[in-house]
Amino acid sequence: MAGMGRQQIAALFEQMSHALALDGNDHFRALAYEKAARTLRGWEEDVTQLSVERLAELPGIGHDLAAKIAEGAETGRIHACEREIGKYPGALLGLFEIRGLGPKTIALLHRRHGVTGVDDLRRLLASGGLVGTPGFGEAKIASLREAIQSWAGSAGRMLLGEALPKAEALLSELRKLAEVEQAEAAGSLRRGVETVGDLDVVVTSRHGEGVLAQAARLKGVSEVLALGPTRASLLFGGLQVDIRAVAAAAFGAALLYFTGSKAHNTRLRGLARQRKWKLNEYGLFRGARRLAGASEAEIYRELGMAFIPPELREDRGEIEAAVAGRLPRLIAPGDVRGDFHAHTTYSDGRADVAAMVAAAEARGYAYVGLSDHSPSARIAHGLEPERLRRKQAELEAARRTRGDRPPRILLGSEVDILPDGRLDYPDDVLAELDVVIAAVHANFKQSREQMTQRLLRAIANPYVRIVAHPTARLIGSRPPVDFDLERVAGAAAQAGVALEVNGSPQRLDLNDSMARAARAAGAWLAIGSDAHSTAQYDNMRFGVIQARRGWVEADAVVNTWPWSRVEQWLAMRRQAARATA
DNA sequence: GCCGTTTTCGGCCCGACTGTTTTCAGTCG
Repeated sequence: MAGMGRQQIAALFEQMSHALALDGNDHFRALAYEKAARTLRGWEEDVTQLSVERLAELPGIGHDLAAKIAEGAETGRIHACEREIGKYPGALLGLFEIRGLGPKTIALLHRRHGVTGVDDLRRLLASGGLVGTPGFGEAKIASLREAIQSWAGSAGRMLLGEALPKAEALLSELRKLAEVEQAEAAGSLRRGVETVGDLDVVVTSRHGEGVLAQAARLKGVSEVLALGPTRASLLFGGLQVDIRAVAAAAFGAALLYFTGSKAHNTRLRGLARQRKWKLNEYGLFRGARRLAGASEAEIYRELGMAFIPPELREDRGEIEAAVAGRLPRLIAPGDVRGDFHAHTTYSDGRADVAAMVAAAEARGYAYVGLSDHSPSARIAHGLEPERLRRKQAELEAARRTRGDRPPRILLGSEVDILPDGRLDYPDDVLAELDVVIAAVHANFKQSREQMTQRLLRAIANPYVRIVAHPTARLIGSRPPVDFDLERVAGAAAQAGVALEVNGSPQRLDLNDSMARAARAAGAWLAIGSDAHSTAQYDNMRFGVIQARRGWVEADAVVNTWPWSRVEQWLAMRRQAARATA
């Protein structure tokens, strides 16, 4: 039997945690499994390849769980977990996903009413069998009905690119309320995590309770899940939103606390405790005296470290770096001077050349690469050489009429990397292009070695300047292809080829940790919007956020460079190719 | 089951909200 993957093991640990919680005797053991599952879900490397010793070094994983992970990775099963989980009917543990149901209630439903899953619970509610059960009043039964409905209709996490505009819409409404002083998003959204489960918002006001009540009545709020003097929990645009109202003096502390990550905050609290201080969502305290709290910056300062940008707060070394004054100077949206990866109506873009150029000019870009697909991409209407020449002529004409007005217009192509690593255009066509972006668009299921060779061969082509969305993943629908990132990034570094951080919300590829690893191997990066319309140039923003999460500095990203440097980079190996030819 | 300049044993976040409770249990984040 095949071994289990990291996410599978995490899911089994979560089930195990629920099973132990139902038992009710060993709360902390249940917590330990939950914590280990969280670690597995968030870990960047493929932990299933690690030795038991290395596994036991991961946070929340000791020798016992390390051995269980190894067992699952090797044999595809973890017997102890299966035994514990097997004590309960298959669907019972699924009830934990329903809002408002926890171990105590589920155990009661099981014991008293023989409920074995959601279907039983639905029947029980329908028949009125719950009435009279201690602890189940009318309101509770009604909220349980609603929770089941919303569980059935929820699809889990939302893409950052989808959630961010919703968050900004809500923030702008909140800021319009007369008694709101400040309103900021916190949580995983503020850290730039690729998908968000819910949205955390912190507001300051002298009348928090009133503000929250107003927030609950805002347009777009479809349901009020909870409403108290300091916290409101709402459904807004399909997103669960938790709003906390705090005093201005605690704004920074609350923002820090609710931005997380949990691991980051735990470390910070540990540092505070070493000094006999206390850090919580209300501030940093020495005894009863508040040392800091109004802003995050002053809390970090009091703790003796530089301000840590939210995207880095994952306990991946940022605290040590901040203490040592060695945080990276992260790339910012304003550093970007151009975009090499945009499509036009020549292939599958929705806007024509003129519109895409005008929109790039409006963004203040110094250069833009209009990079349509190559012939293999049939569905995307890839350009055979004949149409490529027509596009070239149109770009020529545009350059003539525009003269020196930026942006510089580059004839690009997103060229398919064929299964054997050859490119979809012959070299004489590639030689005509200003920028060649190579990308895998089919045959995703090759072995790790095959895929690695495929990418290495593409990188070895002297015309290739960028490898786009290297893993080809689509978040939630297509898993990443498997290849040896270290070797590929190493070869890219040698060849001066940039690996892309694709900003399309469902791609974000390379992702944060892979971008960091690619930089560690010395490769340059290119952040591409992969725009298929003028509006989608905005995807650049999501790419920049992922790069920031990957500790990337501006200078490592080719499209932050001034044109003069870009020009040299584009010509670099082309000249070498010509010389040898 | 994890973890350690509070500890190798005895802790493990705890405050807010809801609902049914008349003083608190369960859930959530």
